[in-house]
Amino acid sequence: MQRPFVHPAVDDVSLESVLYALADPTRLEIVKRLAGGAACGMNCSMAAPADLPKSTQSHHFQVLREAGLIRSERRGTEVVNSLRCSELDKRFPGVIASILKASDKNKKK
Amino acid sequence: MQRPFVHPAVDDVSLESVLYALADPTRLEIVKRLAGGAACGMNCSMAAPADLPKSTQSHHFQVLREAGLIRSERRGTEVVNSLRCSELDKRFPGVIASILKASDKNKKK
DNA sequence: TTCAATAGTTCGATAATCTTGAACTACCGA
DNA sequence: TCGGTAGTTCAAGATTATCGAACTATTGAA
Repeated sequence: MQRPFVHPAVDDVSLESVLYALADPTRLEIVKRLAGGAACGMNCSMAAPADLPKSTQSHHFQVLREAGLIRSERRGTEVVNSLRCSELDKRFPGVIASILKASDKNKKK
Repeated sequence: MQRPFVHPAVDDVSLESVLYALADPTRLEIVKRLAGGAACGMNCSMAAPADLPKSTQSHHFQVLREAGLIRSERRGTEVVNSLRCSELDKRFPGVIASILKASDKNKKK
């Protein structure tokens, strides 16, 4: 048996850690994909930019998990990740939603 | 004459850079204070945590400026900083407002 | 005009953090 | 039990942050 994932309680999630997690282009992209579709594993074509090394992906998912943004569950050999949308929206109303909406028009720079 | 400040056009501001700038506790605090009161200089008691070294403060204001969050203007010997609220809200509707609101209930960690 | 004080910037070195290849663990199916 | 797949951990090199010290600009007074 593998070590289980640790998820912070929603009340222990800090705004800074959420913003920090979302400030990285790769992690923002992951969150956008998770928000669009259903939960999916790390290697799922929808989850993360494909050309990124596994260890880097693993690290980014860990940051997202520890920031309280995603929930990870083992399903056999893979890990299924899902966005903790509704919990987060209760704690920080509108924050995730407005960021996700804004991330669409974020073409320049 | 001192080198003038460079501010990005609002359309060149990226969501990542905004989130990155706000992910730091010191910078979030600065933005909160600027949002609360009027524009003020770096050494203004309202602007930044007082115990922080000048060079570090200067760095944080630079990050905020380059991220497009604040506008800085020289007034004689001091620099007056102000939040680019309305511009940013046009580009990323609700993002700054919801973050500022959320930052109040952000007690735990 | 000269001088001291104030406000902030720049530089450089140390400290902390991120990225990634390599090795490893866990689980599934044949 | 063996091979393949999915993901984690470790360690080292590359980035980035922090902060003291030296510097620049501006103001106000003598």
